[in-house]
Amino acid sequence: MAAPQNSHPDYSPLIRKLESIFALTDDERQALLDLPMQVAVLAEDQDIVREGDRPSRSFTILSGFTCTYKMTGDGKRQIVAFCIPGDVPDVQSLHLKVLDISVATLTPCSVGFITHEDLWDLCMRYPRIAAAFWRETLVEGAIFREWVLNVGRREAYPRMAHVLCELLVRLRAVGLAQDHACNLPITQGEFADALGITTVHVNRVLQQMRADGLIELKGDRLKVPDWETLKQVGDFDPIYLHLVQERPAA
Amino acid sequence: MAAPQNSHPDYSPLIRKLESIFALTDDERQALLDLPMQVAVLAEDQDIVREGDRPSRSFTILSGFTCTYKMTGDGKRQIVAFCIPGDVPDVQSLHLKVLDISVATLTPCSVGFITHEDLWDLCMRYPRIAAAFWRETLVEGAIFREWVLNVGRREAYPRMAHVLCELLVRLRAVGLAQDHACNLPITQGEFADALGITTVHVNRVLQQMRADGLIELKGDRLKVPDWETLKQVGDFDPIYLHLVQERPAA
DNA sequence: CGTCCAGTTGACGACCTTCAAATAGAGTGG
DNA sequence: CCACTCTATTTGAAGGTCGTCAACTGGACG
Repeated sequence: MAAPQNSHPDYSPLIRKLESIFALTDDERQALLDLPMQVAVLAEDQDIVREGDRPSRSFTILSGFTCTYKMTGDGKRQIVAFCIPGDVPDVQSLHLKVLDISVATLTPCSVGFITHEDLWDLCMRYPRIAAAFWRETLVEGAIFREWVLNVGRREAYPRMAHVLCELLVRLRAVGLAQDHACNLPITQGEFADALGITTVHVNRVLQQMRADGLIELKGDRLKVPDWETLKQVGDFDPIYLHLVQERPAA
Repeated sequence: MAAPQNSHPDYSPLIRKLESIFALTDDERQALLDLPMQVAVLAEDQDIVREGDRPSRSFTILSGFTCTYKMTGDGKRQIVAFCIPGDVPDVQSLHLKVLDISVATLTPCSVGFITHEDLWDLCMRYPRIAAAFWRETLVEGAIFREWVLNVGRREAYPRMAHVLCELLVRLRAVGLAQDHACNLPITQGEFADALGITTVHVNRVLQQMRADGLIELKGDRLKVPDWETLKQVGDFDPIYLHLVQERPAA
């Protein structure tokens, strides 16, 4: 399914993310642009890496949505993170040899693979970039913690509201949301796996949220008419996302 | 409540953990021993740091048990991790200025504070130690992921079994468990907050597990008469703990 | 115009919560 | 050594959130 390409890889999502953390020097930016990256275009619902793999490279999402998930022994799936352009869902494999998660595309995606060797070399030569990657994995950890809280201690309705808030804020941070609307190519079954509930219940919750005027969700399009209320219902405080200088919504 | 001390701080839990990752050089070990550390002895049920804090130092647990937790807006608590000697529950604060979690003692504890300045300096001078800390935060992230799966997709009974398995394996890795028994100073209310269920239900589950001969749990003492079955019931595979060269159980 | 998949709906049941109260165990003071 | 207190644990009954099962609808696509 992969269609490897090497012409003009577009580093902008990753570079944009790093620049939101600290101002890159010209040297650092050039080093990132010089980073050998193999671009692949993937269809939706494809595994990019699988639990148990021992990858020799990591990848960054250039466009499209992916999710990180795990399976129980009896075949139930839990999505533990939604990944969006600029993310590097398996940086961990740089230090941890065996993957404890799988990553799958939710939409057609273009991803850029970078060998651990090149990535390691980059980190050694540019400690500030290494620190930024480290920081990113820490933010990822903070999001996992919030998800444990969300799944463990919030009921389905606020739990869904919380995840919607998180997605909207994260998408806004990478320029993929306008005001309080965004494309959200996530099926109800995928929400179910992320929230730890069933598709049927996701459906009921979403309908209730529509009836309550909290969201307008049709096809891939999400609009949030009343952001403040959604935040409140979802008990959402974006601090855990550790966004540096988020642009205030219009 | 804190009784600061500076005589003979015992770095062994932290050093032992780092040595389980890679062999320290004499230089590296000495640098760790030279690290200024302020030791504090804390009573049980004390917050060490709190969500929203902007700490100027991190701490490592020298002895005792702590937990990392978060609260919902309506006051429900979720424990997102149990921390044991050798852990550094808030290394993240080295990169993320505002804490998104609180850390509390579960037992009387002795903890060692290290300023971010000293820690940062150590990381800059000894990149392998920096990498080891980074690695540790990645393992922490892997554990959070497993907890999302555990809370999201396993019922109370296997969920409890899974957490017990994790605790026993982690304690064994730092020498705090013999065979299949260990001290486990965790109340049922604390288990409830970790599993995302109620104290009442924890109690029922534990009794069922005792009746099924899976565990012997009395006071602070846990014995596991049938490790294989407990592992199987808890759907537990220790890969996500990324232990390097775990000592096989006797 | 048939197929396929996401979304939707209803009835029923299970897991777990809530509320309330009883019991046990550890530590304290008389 | 025996109350007394405080907390952790235990137990029972009733109810709610959510799961299961099964069927149906609707839009996209060829």
